[in-house]
Amino acid sequence: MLKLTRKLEYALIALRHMQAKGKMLSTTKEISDMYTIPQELLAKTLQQMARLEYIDAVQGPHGGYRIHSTMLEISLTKFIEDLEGPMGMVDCSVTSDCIQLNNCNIRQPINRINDNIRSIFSSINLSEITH
Amino acid sequence: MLKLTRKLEYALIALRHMQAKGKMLSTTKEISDMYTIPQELLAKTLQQMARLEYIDAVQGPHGGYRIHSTMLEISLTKFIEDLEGPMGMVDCSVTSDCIQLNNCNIRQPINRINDNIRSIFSSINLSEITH
DNA sequence: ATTATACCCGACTATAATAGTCGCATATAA
DNA sequence: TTATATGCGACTATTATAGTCGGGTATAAT
Repeated sequence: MLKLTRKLEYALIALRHMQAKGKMLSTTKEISDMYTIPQELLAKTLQQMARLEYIDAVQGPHGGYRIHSTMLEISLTKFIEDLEGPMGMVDCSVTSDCIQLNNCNIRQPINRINDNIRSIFSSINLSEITH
Repeated sequence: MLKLTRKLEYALIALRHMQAKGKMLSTTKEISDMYTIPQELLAKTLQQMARLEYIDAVQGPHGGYRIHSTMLEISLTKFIEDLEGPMGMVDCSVTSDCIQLNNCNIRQPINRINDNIRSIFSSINLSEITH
């Protein structure tokens, strides 16, 4: 309940690490060693972030990743949903193939809470985590 | 990410149903039929809520459950944690056997967000969902 | 050119959490 | 004494997350 996935944890740790290094490059190995993260898993996450243009990738020896400067102003909501897909406290706020729906008696109150949380996450900037 | 478990969903649906019925009794079957919830699963959840004294149980034929009046003022945080155990965005806010800990560079910012969410959930009253 | 390093990518397996089932027991009204 | 309802623990199934593996491509340095 309410827990970040490891992927998100690793992504945030990596971003913060890169943030601290400015324009310098960081390799997957460097980060996975430093924070004891399974290298292959971190690699996939970094690749995904590169595809999403949160970070820039430089290939070849002496290559690595660096944080993409303009990503700092992105909201936590967008970041989480970019990496993990839509979030919502209940599925009906995401899809709508629930057998309940009309019968459901908690949809409205839950959706109100959901909106509350979303607005918190939306007001938090990724840079507030990466510093 | 950020999703209620079915158990919590079922619990809230049941509570709201009982709330609407005031002092009248509701049976597991009645609720599971009405909202298409697996009966045995709902039964376990209702039993748990009875143990926790969110609801009163009346055994025997014509028995059932009714909402325990004083539970209305309980916070969503307490309710969720009573049913599902401690919540926290990261494990280190709950246990502390993380291989990182000292090395971890996102603990503080994440814990700040965590506190934010907790305080939202704490300010929401169970009665706001059950009406 | 060749080699070593580092990113790229999809498919696979393992693990853990959640969801759901089953069998049997107890309470009690009719 | 029977039917109905809760009480409870152990079991299985399903799904989501976590992690692994075996390939590939780009490129700097020798």
